[in-house]
Amino acid sequence: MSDETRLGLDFVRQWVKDDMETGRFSPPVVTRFPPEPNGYLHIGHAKAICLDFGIATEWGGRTNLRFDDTNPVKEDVEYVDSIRQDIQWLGFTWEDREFYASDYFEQLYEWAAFLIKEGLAYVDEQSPEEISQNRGTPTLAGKPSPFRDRPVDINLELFQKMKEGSLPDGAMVLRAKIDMAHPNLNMRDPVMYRIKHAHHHRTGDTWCIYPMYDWAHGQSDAIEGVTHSICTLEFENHRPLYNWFLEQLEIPHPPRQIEFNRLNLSFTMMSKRKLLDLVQKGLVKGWDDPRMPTLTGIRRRGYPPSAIRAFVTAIGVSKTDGMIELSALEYYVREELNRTAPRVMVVLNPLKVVLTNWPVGKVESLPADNNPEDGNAGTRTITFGRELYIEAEDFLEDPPKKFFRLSPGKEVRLKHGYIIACNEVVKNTDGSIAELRCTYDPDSRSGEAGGRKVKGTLHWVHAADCVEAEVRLYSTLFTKRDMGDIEEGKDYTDYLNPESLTTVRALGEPAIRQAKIGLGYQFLRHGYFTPDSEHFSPEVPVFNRTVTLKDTWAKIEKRTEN
RNA sequence: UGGGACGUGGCCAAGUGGUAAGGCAUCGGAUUUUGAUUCCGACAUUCGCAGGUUCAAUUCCUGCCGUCCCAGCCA
Repeated sequence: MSDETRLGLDFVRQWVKDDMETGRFSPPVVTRFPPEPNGYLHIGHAKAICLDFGIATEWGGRTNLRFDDTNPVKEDVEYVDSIRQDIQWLGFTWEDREFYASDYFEQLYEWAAFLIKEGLAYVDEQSPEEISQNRGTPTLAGKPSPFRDRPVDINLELFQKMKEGSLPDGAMVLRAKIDMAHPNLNMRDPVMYRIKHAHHHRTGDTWCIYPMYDWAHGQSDAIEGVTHSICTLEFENHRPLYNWFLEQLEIPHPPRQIEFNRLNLSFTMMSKRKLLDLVQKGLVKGWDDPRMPTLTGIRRRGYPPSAIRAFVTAIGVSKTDGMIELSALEYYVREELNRTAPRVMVVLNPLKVVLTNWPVGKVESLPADNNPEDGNAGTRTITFGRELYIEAEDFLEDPPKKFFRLSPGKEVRLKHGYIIACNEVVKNTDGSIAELRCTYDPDSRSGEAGGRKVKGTLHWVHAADCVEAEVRLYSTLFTKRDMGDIEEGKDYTDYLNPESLTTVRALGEPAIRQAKIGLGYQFLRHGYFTPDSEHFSPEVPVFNRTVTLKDTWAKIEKRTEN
């Protein structure tokens, strides 16, 4: 192979390529995405999904969806439904290849019996505590179980008995007979089966013994003809065991496990356990809370799947355990939405403006382009009149230098409308600003040839027809950049951001009533927003802020403060 | 004091013996009826550190340092 073809491939893709070129495997390339149905998928899983499905597609191969349902006490159908939906939303399909580790329980059982007959597995009657105790430590070899060397026929008999159901949970386990002094703890006679009298969401009460991950995973891969079993770094220590089982069973073209770095994102955490905890403690409103890193949360937040895919491609794959800045994700979300999101004007914090030289009762229609980035997006009509609302932050009585928004005696353009000048500030008795009295320049209508230029352009809404909307503004759920590095004595809830959600009553142009769930809209000069999938209606528009626009002015302001 | 893996700019990440791609971020500047977008430009004499081999090392060798993972009948 030439050097050029090597360039740019991440190491996983490179290894797959090498395997196919050296003939370690013959086509097709088969991968699998193996979620445990015990929680919702998050953006870290999106990286794995893009890799698993992406690589197979690149080789004209296929990817199986296989639920790793070997622990009935933690798993539930609620999760399998959400997982299916999330993968599809991300844009991938497994066609009819939806499998379950539990589909293979019978085969696994037979293979286990085979290993017993080969003298490679035994039934252990030690208590869980004893097993743990006798496993040793990283620096101390383990002690062999007193049951380690019992005869094959007794093992077979006991294993049968484990399966039959007369034994209580924990009474005995089946263990692989490898090496109690192995430096890799996973090789110290790992447990293959445990007794659990639990109802399984698929196999019901057929089984009371369930295979452990290590015993089920590689064999399931083998059964499905998987060539490349791609998983995250923490399974590196399991690879010797993965290979050991395959070898003892003499699987002809054993699948190859490849481990890559999982995604860590700043200001968020991916621990399924903690995500569950957030939901159960009511610290967020559910798995689909727009602040959650779950795919369902992100979807409700308005992140387009194409942006997630672009992001995953951009961050790459390696074996370095690092952390990606949130800003990188947000960049790809903005990039997609900038191209596709219709523009609309919404004032989040209204300040009334009266145009004193505009005739009372006169209303003028103005054309407004829907998306300057998209020539096919067309225009809509908005209305303009005597009373308007602008953003309160766009007016300052005593402006700093380079503030090219509105202030007394200054003028700005109202987007798609006219240039106005501020003449008078009307105040309430408490000194706060009640409204602005301004004049408009009749010769400055938007688009008119020879129009004057002013430095600032503001968004606004017409008081006569604007509609009220609830807008939910989100920021990071946590205040700490590295949520994997929590101080002694603290726990992740100590870093919850009290300002992760603020809700405002906003005023928008009438078009926001027609917003479609699942689509993104740019609220001019604010950011990208999407109708809330649960609460939005044309009568009561509710929007979630997906991401803000980049805000250079805010940056400058912040800099001068410090 | 064991084993496995990883250390390239603030964050990712190519490159793996011939003199440091790219993206995000940051900082300038141009354009702009979104302080957005777009566009130009700047941003590692250096690849965890120290030695060694070589005409030449981020790439090879040795030693050291740092980080992550492993002692579930979880996955």
